[in-house]
Amino acid sequence: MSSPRLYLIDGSSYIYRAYYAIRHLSNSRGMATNAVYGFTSMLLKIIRDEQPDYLAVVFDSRGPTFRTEIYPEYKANRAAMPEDLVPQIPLIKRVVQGFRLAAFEEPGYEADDIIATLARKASAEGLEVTVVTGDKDLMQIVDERVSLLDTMKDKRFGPAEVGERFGSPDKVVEVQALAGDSSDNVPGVPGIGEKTAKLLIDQFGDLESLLSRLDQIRQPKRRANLEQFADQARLSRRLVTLVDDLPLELDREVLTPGEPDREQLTELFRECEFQRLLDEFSSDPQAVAGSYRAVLSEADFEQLLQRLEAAERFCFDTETTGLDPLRDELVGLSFAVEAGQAWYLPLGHYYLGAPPQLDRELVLKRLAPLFADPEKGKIAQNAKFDALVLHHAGLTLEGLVFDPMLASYLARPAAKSHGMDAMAAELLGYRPIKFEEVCGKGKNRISFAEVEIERAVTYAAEDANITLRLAEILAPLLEETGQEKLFREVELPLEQLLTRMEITGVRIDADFMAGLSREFSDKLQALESGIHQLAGGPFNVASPKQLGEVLFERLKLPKGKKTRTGWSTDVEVLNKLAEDHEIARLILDYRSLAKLKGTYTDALPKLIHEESGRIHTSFNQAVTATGRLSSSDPNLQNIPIRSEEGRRIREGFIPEPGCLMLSADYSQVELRLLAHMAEETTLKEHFCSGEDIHRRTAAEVFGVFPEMVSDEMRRSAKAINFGVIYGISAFGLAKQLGIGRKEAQEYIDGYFARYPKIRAFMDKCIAEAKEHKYVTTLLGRRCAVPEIDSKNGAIRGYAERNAINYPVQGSAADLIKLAMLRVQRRIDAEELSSRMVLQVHDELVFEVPEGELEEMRTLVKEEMETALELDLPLVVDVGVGKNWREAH
DNA sequence: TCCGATCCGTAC
DNA sequence: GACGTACGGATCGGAA
Repeated sequence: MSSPRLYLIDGSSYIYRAYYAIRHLSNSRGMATNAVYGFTSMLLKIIRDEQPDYLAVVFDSRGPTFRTEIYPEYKANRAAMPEDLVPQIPLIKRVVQGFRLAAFEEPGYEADDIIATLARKASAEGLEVTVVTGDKDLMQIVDERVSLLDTMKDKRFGPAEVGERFGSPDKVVEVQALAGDSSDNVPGVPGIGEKTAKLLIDQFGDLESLLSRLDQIRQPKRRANLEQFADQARLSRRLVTLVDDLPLELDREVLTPGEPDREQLTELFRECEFQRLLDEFSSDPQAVAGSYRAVLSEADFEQLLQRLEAAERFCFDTETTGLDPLRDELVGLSFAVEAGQAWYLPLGHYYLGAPPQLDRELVLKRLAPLFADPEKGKIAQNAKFDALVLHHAGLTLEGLVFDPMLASYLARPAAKSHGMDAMAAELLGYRPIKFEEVCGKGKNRISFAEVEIERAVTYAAEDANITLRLAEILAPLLEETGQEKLFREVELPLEQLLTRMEITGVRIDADFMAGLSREFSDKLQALESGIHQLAGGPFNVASPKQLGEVLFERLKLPKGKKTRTGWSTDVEVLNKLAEDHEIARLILDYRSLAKLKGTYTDALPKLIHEESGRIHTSFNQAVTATGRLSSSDPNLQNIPIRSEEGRRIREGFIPEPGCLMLSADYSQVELRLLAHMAEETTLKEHFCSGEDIHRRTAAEVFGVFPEMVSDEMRRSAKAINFGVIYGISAFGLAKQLGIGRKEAQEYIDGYFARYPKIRAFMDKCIAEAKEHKYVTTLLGRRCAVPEIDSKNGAIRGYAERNAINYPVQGSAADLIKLAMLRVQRRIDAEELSSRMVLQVHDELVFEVPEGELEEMRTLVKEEMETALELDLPLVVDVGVGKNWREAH
């Protein structure tokens, strides 16, 4: 039988190795976790691969050691521990604790001394010792029973391997005494490296013998050095010699790995958001799960109603036949009042052998007053979806008090997803049943209505339960991050307003769109045949690949920039080619018309709702990095306006008969916010005076009177003004303006000379990002900038530009959200029937009955302009017309 | 047949 | 590589 095996892990050495091996890893709050993760993985690998009988992790102690006492320069060349590693050390110690492993640390000594002591004792007791380290200093303790293991290089060092390098393990210190160790700042003897040292020790046996027989050294220079630095060599020997007689017990019970403390590990891994590790070591998945029951009988339903009526608030979730809440049908509802208990109320399951379900109309009628009661708090994940489903089922949702998705969006801006599954994994360490596991995927996908009720309960009731638990975890996070007010006063009410807007939708003139499509179609055909003719044969113009082949191979036109897979055919390249080549001009026209037709005039009419006759976009409130909304299905925030052809599409956005479209947009909102936030007096004054801001900027940058500013100068100034908001570079500006980089740099320098506070503001933003890994907006919203410390210059540059852009763009998002709420409140208070239909970042669009026009004009302008009080005026331009184009 | 990657282009 | 934020259509190639 082989001897029991003891593994001694050089914790300190592995912490550094883990830190550098895994460069980027942090949790959603921006806390660095790379070393923790790397260390844990390494630890688990050793435990699994080696299955030690005994194990200990050994750490360096903080503060001075006896070595620094005898030689203050010892390790003095070491750089300080990286800033983001420092806070990971206590976490790593918690990992060791959590796995119930022995840990050693000894004031005044290094990990190596402890290892040497333990190894010697263990070896004496007949244990087989493996020292897990990447450090060669430990080679001196190798013997027949003690070896080193470098898991990262997967290399083991026994007496043979050490002998090869140093002669034998007991010669290691002799060699190092002469050669020194640059990484520990051990001096050794000048002019003698490891090779020479080994030769000398081979010859003389040890340091003292060598020093006593220096006359036998032939090389005068070497002899002189050895004479002169003899004491330094002796000192070096003391420094590298490990202490192996510390007063430590070798207690086999302590060294036996225990059962992991799952609770402690769960807490730790949750904090670090290590999903894989959580899955493996979380304390008890059952603790998250709960008892779920189906509501199938009258009695069950009455009981549920009683609980809901008695509760101050409840959590609910809807199940439907699909993801289109205004078209798909309600299949069931789940509820949770307290964590760990949930009900599923099936209403529309439809499969062979389905049990009778409660009468849908009756049930909904009983539930309606609860959902509509603003005093009865409701919690729901992505509540807008459920509110729309309820609306479609004839119910109104009021009294929304919490939405984990929105809370997470604010409190954990760095999180990859604010979806329920991801949050459950990261915040609860729990993996809920996936929708796919219930309904299948691909062609096997069935509707939720076809899912057996028994199975549906486990999925649906779980969702309500998890949502409630997430709310409990996220609510304090909102407080901690100072965003509770933003959540309660802005995001949550906004979600209800967005629900209203989505329900309202916007009217589209389908015939008009069809007419445009026809017109575009004809032009496209003509363009296509022209292009084919010039190309000398047919090909798919819409295929960048084929187009590239035609332009650059068949026609041998000059190539521009590259894409990852070939030569670019984008608008910039084509514009250049268009100077000399008709085909490029045709392609440009083709491209823009194909875009308009495919993306807008063909696509939009298809999305008209059968009943309302309108388009109901989806406003997403938790996707952007800055707090802006986004719009999808369809995206109504990128309807063309810049080109004449494109603008015509807006003529198809029309009001109901008797109404007009009213559009109100903030003028220069981001630049104004920048001036305010940077407290840039000059820029603020320019806005206060009400003059043309780009003209004024041009006057400043080019040093002329405003009336002397040429169109060219104004155009440049405009580009700079925009560039500043985006974190400009000379390269970018040069490209934008088609000028030299040097000239662009001069413009930028001129700009910052005239507006010095802007520069200071940018620096402040980057500093804030570096300190917190996020930046903040006027309302205290946090925007994550996780890669601000990246070692990769390009990535870091990107993060720095974000750090500048986010506060400005995010504050603009804050502002218009406030404005939306204020305007809607006024509309409601004045009992107007005007309806807010669209938000496009700095613009609000309303459908206004003719009789309310004048009131709305002033109301909207007033509320928008006073939504925030800044050091400079906010200006809103209001337009009205019989379609969106005219209103603009 | 579906899905994802790629390229391109629309908005603010 | 190089000026921020989104969404989506068409193509294309690989997987089911």
